[in-house]
Amino acid sequence: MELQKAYAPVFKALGDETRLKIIEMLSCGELCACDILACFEITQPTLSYHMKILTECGLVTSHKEGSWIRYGNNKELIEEVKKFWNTITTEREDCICKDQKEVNACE
Amino acid sequence: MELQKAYAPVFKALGDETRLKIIEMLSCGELCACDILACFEITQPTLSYHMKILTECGLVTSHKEGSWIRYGNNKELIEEVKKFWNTITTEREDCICKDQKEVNACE
DNA sequence: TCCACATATAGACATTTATCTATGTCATGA
DNA sequence: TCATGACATAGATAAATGTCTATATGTGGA
Repeated sequence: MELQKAYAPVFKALGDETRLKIIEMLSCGELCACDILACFEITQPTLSYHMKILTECGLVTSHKEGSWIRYGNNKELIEEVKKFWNTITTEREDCICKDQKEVNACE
Repeated sequence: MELQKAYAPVFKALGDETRLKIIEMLSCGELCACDILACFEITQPTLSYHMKILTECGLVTSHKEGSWIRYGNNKELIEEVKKFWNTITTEREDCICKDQKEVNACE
């Protein structure tokens, strides 16, 4: 399972100002790369690199539409991130810290 | 303002499995470094490095208590992260994408 | 068929990250 | 006062990151 291991790449993808802005832009609906590019002062390959990171971690989906590629947010994962953040920031009986306190057998 | 710029370092700090686990452990209450260290297979200086990243981005607080340092989660920032995530993943009238669509004057 | 456009890939490069070992600092207790 | 324990800092290093330029790929239209 190891939820932390699964979500670390998602948070890592979000750890960049440009990518946070892209997620915000896509909240209003799908956009193609050229629409997104127009909002930043980066080159097209650099944007392509950022889109790859966002799609590979699952936060953003893409599908071809003619010669354009439409990007959109993955609302399921966005919701899961919310739940995960709630989970790890709330005191729980099965928190990994309990292992350590009792039998020193964490991780 | 530039909220994305302000929050990027917070998400970057969370983009690491070890640090996600530390946040989870601290959800149950304050711990000193040695308690945390016992849960991981890393050296003490490596943990110190991770704690520095977590405290510098504001997610974790620390205060001395004798020769120990007690670390705890910053619940205000944790709540703000939640709100920020909600904000950027919800369609809004003042989304940065609107600028682009109308006057191509975004950031 | 050929050109223009949208996007991806390759390669280079400077910077940052995560980890270690060795050592420093500071508080506590004998 | 001196040793010990808790934590931080310094320095080294391999790997990852973010950016660029140059080039490739694929689609649509004249």
